[in-house]
Amino acid sequence: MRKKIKYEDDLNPAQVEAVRYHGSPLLVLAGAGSGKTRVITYKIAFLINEYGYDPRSILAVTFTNKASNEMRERVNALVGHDAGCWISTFHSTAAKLLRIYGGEVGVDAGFTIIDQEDQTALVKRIMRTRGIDPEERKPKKYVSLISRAKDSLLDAEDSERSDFSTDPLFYEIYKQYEKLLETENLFDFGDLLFRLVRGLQRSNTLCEALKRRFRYVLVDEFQDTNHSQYVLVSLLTLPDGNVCVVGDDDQSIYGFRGAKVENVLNFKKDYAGTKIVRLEENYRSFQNILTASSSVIGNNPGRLGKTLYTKKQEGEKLFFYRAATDLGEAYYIVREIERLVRREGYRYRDIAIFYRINAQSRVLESTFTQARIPYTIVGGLRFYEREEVKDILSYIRLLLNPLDEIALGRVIAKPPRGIGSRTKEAIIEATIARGLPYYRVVEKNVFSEPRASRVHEFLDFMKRLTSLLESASPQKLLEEVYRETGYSEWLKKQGKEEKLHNLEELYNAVEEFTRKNPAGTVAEFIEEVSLDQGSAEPRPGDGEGEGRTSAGDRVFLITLHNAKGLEFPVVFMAGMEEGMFPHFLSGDRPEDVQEERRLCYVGMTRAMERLFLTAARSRRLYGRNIEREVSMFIREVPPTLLVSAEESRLESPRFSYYDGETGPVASARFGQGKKAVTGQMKSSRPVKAGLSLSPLDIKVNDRVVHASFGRGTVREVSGETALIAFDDETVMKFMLKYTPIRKEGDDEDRR
DNA sequence: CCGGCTGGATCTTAG
DNA sequence: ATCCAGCCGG
Repeated sequence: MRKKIKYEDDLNPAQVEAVRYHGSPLLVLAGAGSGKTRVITYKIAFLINEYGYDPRSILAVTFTNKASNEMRERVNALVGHDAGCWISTFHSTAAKLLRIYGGEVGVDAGFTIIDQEDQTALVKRIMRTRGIDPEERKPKKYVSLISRAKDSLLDAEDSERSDFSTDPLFYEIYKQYEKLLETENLFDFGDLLFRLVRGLQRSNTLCEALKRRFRYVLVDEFQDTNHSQYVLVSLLTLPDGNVCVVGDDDQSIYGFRGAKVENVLNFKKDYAGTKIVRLEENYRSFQNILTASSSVIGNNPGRLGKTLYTKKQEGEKLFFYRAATDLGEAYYIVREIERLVRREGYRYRDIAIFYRINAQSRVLESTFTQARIPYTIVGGLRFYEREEVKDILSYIRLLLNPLDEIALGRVIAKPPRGIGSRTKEAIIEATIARGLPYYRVVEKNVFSEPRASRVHEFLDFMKRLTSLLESASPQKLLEEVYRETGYSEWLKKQGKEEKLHNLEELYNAVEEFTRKNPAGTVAEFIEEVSLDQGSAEPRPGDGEGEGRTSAGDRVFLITLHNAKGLEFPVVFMAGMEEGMFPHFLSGDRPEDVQEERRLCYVGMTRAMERLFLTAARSRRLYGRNIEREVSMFIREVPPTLLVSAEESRLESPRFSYYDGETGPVASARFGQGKKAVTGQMKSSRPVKAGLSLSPLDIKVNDRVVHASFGRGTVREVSGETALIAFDDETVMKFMLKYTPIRKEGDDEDRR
């Protein structure tokens, strides 16, 4: 059964050291692309195979379900069978432990997990009932403050004592919020960790029991842990110190949700005898990309500091393109993608476009659709956050927990059933005031007709559904919810095909769940989806599947945050503008800018072979055109590693590659036969950009050839720059010094 | 009670 | 551009 693993062959010396090390706490500082996941998985295998750990006594925590699934698969593949380690996210680890042991520390294991939208609804209600104007004081702000307080292990009283906020209203709202959650047995995300940690702090018995259960703990992405997560790990691993944390202070990008880079720095203070191993060989990126990203991150002070190196080739320079508008930026990306795919042998799926905010995907999506470039959006609006899906889940939540006033408020008048806001409020208020299930409240509330019969109709079908909870399969229950509540019918009547389709998807998800857990209950299904907010399904982005591309061959559109942990041969980072990135709302304190810079670093280090940075001089945002300067991060890339071009302000780009009917149409640029323009095939060394031009002899009206843009005519020359009109009517201004351009007819100019 | 309309404000990242 | 709250006619 045991598989022989050749640690020395599969790993470099630093990795081997990290894998073998045992005996004191271990901190692995793993640079980008240095084989971090590999180390963790091999280490788990090593603990089992060489140190004789019972796999079930190993706890490995990650931040995303995706990461933990991947880790589990890789561990199981390594050891050759389902090892049975506890590999999970922080949040589901906490939830599972609370369900099992909650009783010992006064937690009712039947709690329902609420998300941010629910939290906001609750805070809004609190503000409304207290007559606080939701205009001046933003509910979202309070939700965020409450979450941060919980991350810091502060309840309402604690936070008041410690002057957590300067806003006295915050404490009132927090207290009220807590009271509501308590009576309704609702847990927000922060509660999962908060309540578990509190429980462990209060019950030494439980703490000891868990320590016996988990003999070795590993934490991935340690730089993203918040205070409560750090304390949880401490409680489980101090003073024995059977712990390995892996992280990279340069990739800490979740400060806004409470992550503290300092946890990495504090680790060796809190854990006596900590061994530190640095993984500094990067296996991902070409030299130029690595150098450029190191240079950018080098502007952050107070880093632990790693010196990444690679044995890979230099690769091409980074390319920076500043378009006149966001649309021009999208066109440019399309042109480059087409070129990379047709001429450099890349596939669509080798290419990813990163952006800072989700709103940026719009213009990219529509441009890609026009250009018939197949794409997939990673992340975005999550499946379980969609209105109709959440409505249905709320019905089920309410069946499971009749005190769940948030779910009640969501569904009681949806679809419309003659219950208006007054009736709705009356029921909810009474539910809250008395802490009774909604149906009991209604019994005691005498409504006059016709309200009474409407309400009773609601109660009747809810009662029927409740009776199915025990007896029916999850699928059956779901079907009945669709039917009894009239939800499907309502959608159908309105012709909401998309939403109906999503309900089908939900049904499939339940089926899938029961297939995997034959004895699974609806409650367990709800728990699973609450914790795995799952990603959006891939949206079809190609021109209605003409079969041009295989299903999986699509470019990826991803936010920078979602890009963490991924890698792509070709990366475009769009929106490299001041205000956009660094984003103006992220704040302008130095530490805010530093976090944005780390985000930039994360993005750049995802690229393996080619990295394009793009910006728009003017961008349409919220119906306004905003002019923006080039991002400071662009200036932080060594100029010698960056080829820059700027779209002319004078002429807007014309999009000439497609006729919209028959698919791609050869453009002037691409119509010159293979290898016409440059020798830049994949993996061959690029034209030495800086050398190919003697800045010199370029005059107005000269015919020139550009490595990427093809042939064109020089329109203007001024000092270091030249304005060139390409044959496809793109007009761009170049810094001659950095531009891979030469005169037409010069050597190597094949036809 | 419902749904459509208007006008005003928005305005990040995410488990 | 899009979302949401509040208003109004059916």
